[in-house]
Amino acid sequence: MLQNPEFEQPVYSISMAAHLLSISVHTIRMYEREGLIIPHKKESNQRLYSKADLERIQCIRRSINESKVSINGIKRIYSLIPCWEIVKCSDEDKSKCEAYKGHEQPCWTYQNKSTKCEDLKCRSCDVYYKYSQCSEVKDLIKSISR
Amino acid sequence: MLQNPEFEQPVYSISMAAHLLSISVHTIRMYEREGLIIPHKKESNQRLYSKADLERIQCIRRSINESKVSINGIKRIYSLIPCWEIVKCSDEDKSKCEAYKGHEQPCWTYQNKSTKCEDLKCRSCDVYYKYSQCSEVKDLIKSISR
DNA sequence: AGAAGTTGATATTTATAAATATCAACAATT
DNA sequence: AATTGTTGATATTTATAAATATCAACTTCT
Repeated sequence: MLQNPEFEQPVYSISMAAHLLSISVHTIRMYEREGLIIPHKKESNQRLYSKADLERIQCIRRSINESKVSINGIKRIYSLIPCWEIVKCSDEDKSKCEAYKGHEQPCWTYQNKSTKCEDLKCRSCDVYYKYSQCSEVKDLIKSISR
Repeated sequence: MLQNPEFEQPVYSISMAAHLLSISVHTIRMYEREGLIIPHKKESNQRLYSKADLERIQCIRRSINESKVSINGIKRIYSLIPCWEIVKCSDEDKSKCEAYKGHEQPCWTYQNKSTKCEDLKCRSCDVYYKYSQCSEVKDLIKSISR
């Protein structure tokens, strides 16, 4: 699934990421707690961020600070990504999937037990990785229509 | 397009609507200014609201006050409604349509010049009327996939 | 082994979105 | 003709989301 090894490489500590983005460590962790981002973690449980992660965080930041979309609004927009088309869910998968039924949380914030997602790591799933910006969500909806 | 004549009949003045909803007149007009609702207007330019309008406003109110989605977030969610499928736009319509290209405003807030929407009144269009709640937007995206 | 950085959890601050208020001009109702 | 309600535009208030700060326990690095 990964596109560009260097871009995707988790290399920055949380403090370095915060420094590069000119925000506080706490803010980054808040976005994670809210389910907007999924950081890579070392065996010791410490977070690591890639350049792609930094871009995603900046996009979230612009949505909040410039476009005035609240965090809960961003969550709802992410929840509209047609993940079932991207991962090719069967009708049975759909019927068991809380993410498919809901419209408040991004699919990657659910446990996804007993669906085909249960063994996938969301961080490298196209649903999370490729369609993270608001404009891209609409492009995706366009592409699946008909 | 109208479903239930009584439900759709614009009968309440803005002050009556505000009273029935336990909110201020100003709040209703703010939602209109933001492009979330389209009231019926008398020849004298005064607004009139139907029961359907009241339900729509209550839904917006729940999104803001309970779900903590900001007004700009609601606008972006509305902008994701696949209107081009509902009104059956041609490729040419799409290429001329600002609403199709954008992702920040509901389609009914655009002028829609020189598209097939230009002569439609958005207030009675299915895009505006039927898919006004957040959960319904996701249902609609589901229905157009494949 | 000690310094610097990280973790999660909770509390506090601040920036601002949402709601309300005010106004003079105009419309509707009795 | 007078009262009540509406309009649009602007200003003010208030409720709270987003960001920051604090803490003690735990990692990492030299």
